[in-house]
Amino acid sequence: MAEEVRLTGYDDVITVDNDDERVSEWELGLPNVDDLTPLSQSLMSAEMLSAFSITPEPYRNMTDVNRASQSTFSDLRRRVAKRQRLVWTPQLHKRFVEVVAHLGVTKAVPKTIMNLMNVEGLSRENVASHLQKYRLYLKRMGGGGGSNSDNINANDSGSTVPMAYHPQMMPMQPYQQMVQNGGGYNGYEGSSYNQYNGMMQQQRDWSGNNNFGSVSAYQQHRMTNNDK
DNA sequence: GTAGTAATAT
DNA sequence: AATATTACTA
Repeated sequence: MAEEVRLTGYDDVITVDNDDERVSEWELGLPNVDDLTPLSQSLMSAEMLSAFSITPEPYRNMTDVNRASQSTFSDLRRRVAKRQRLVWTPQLHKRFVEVVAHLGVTKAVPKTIMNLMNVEGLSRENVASHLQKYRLYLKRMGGGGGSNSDNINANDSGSTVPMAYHPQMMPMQPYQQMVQNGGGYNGYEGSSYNQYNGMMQQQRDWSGNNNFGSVSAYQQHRMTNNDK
């Protein structure tokens, strides 16, 4: 009779797709953390377990249970609020690189970068994540003699100068306003109350169809780079 | 509590 | 691989 309690893998249990509300409702009904009792005691004696060749589950202490519970919660949260992944379009990345270059290595930290980029809806986390990646890229390029070229720009049939960012670009005028999101983008920070029935399923996208080639070194690197 | 970074997770 | 989320630290 005892049904197994599954701490993960609700995928086949929940069908959210169209009505998230049911999930929210259901979520409210979930037991409080304090109600969750550590499953630290086996209900069967050792004899019985061995007699039936039952492998006892590993003990769960309070921490385990909490962790599992938390995991479940965040799982649900993710489901209910389908956040969009930010896409770093060449335009966005370009701006990012410019700003980072403009600040020094010392001052190029997420919050500052984010402020200077001044892009609507761009979060500090977004920038931090991208920055982490970017630093890795820089490290590879810089460190250990990248055999090929640390400065590759042999590309584009365009008219693009190798990205010599202009040292005196202090002003850094506002960017935004080109969010391809027809209507208006809603930051997804915080509240989960999105009572929009309209279109906001679209991926966030800054693809202004810009034909700048200046960022290509970065991209080129990712495509060409198979060194160690 | 805030922010930056490294480590993980999706 | 790209981006997000968490964990740790200051």
